[in-house]
Amino acid sequence: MAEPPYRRIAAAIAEQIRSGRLRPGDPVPSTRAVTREWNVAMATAAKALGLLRQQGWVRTRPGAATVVATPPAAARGPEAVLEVARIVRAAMDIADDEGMSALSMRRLAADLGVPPTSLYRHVSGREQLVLLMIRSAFGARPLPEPGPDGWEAKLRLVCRLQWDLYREHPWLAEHISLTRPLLVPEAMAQTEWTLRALDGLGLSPAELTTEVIALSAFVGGMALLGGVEVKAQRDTGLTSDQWWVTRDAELNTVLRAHGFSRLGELSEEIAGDLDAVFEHGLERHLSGLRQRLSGGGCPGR
Amino acid sequence: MAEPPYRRIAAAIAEQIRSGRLRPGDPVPSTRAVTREWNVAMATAAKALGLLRQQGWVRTRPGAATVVATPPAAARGPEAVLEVARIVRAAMDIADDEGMSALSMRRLAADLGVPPTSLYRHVSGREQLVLLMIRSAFGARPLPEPGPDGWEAKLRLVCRLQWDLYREHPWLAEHISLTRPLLVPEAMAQTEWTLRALDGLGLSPAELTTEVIALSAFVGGMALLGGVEVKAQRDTGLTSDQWWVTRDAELNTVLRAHGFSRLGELSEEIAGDLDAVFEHGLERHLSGLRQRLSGGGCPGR
DNA sequence: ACCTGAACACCGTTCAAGT
DNA sequence: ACCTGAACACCGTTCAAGT
Repeated sequence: MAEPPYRRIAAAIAEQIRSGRLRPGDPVPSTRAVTREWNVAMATAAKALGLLRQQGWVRTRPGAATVVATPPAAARGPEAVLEVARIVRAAMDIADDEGMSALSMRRLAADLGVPPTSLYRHVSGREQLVLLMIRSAFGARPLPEPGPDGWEAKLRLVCRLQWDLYREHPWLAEHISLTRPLLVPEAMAQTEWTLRALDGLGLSPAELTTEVIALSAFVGGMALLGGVEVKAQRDTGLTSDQWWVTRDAELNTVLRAHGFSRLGELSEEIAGDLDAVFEHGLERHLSGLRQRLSGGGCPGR
Repeated sequence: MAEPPYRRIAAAIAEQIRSGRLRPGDPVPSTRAVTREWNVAMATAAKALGLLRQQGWVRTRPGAATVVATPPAAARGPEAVLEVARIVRAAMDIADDEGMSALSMRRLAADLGVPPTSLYRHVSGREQLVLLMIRSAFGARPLPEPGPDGWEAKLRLVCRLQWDLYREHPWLAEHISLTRPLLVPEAMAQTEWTLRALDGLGLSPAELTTEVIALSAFVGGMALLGGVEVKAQRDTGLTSDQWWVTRDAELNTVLRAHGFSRLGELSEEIAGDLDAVFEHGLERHLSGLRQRLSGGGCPGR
């Protein structure tokens, strides 16, 4: 946890290379630049760059700036990168189809036709694997630049994209909470995009924070509800129609047993169509924000 | 899944007894009443009541109405009920303190000082145990009758109660999605209460459904976000202060590495105070609903 | 009748022994 | 140097053998 500063700096630069923000041949920050940018001593900066060279991320040429090494060296062999991508893809296939509980390291290895122990050469353990799955899910759908005009269209776009993502990967909503958000830069990138969408509207940092958190809580909560049905249907192994029929019968039993009369009057259609509820809730949030921006001359509070 | 009707009816009545809605000595529905209420044949009704007698829930007295048996018989010995309650309480203690992943049947048995296999005498398996934990959590905080005046006060009350519940049991939000909502009558009771709060406001079933789902998605989503921090702090084993310091350092590293300038400006205070965000989002939902009820004379949409 | 030890079929992960 | 078989310390759950 308490990583020394030089390691943190090296890791940050390595991440820039990995993510493609720094490409082979590009100059990496000089020791002087690092001292300025990270507010550290010269020795720390030198140590950080030394570590990067040692790890093969950068190449030092005498009398010239240190540059990013060519891919093979940087990636420790291209097939290694391919391997981990293959592993993550296979893991996501299992989780998407059969649920996260079906995803064991041994099962995954079997699917890939390798001994279980081989996985640990590419991935540090199950936890990191899940993290990579989450990153891959969020990374698969980059947001457009500059995106549609107006903050409303932008917010609608990013929320719907996340909603899609959650529906595509029913495990995502519950497992995002297993990781610290910091570890998922791909998800942070979406938050950053959202914040940019709200630039220049005169919201204070506190207001911005509140709005963004509340909105993402709504999207995540809807995804949580959506996950229940997917899993229930999968576990019972029934077709959607069969499932709704037996569900109906059970529902009536429970409602009668407890005297829940109001629940019985709920609209099954709407409850089954979470997409519609999602859209409605999204518009509710947007119109709330719109009002706030327009000075909020509405009745109540 | 496809339980025969007589079993469903018996289970429903047994549940009424277990929940206290039918008390010892109370008459249970006659076979005739059952045929009417459940719309089944006489034979089915008789079979259901026969099963209840066989299971010790009810006592038949010659020439008198069938009544609920006295507790010892109904509960299969009072210490049996106590046992399962003790098991569930011990399980919740583990999950609350150390997280759901620390809760294994073997660990739980060890805490209780019994062999692991003994647990299976009181609980059908881990899945049912978790279900009982969820039911117990929701059941522990009954809503007041008739509750405060006005739908807004009522909605505020039930949402805050659930928010409290989720904060008290960090595992609750993620695991509620593991179960089908039908299996948690205690949670349904809260939804029923919420629906009663919105009685007579002229909302259509579809509108009601949408409002209630969207609101509970928000509460659940907030809980999901809240769970991250609890777990992150627990896993690192740091005090809250230490955690925020190292978190800050890591945050800056990630933000710099990816160039997330907007995220850096977010208000840490607000992000750390989810309660405030919760209150704000709740009011946002309530004012949206208020507007809708008043005919919605506001700008936009 | 009630309880539970031993066993089964799984896990995630490590590490020394292989190539 | 790279790979992996065997092993370890766990799981949840079953069931026959005990009392």
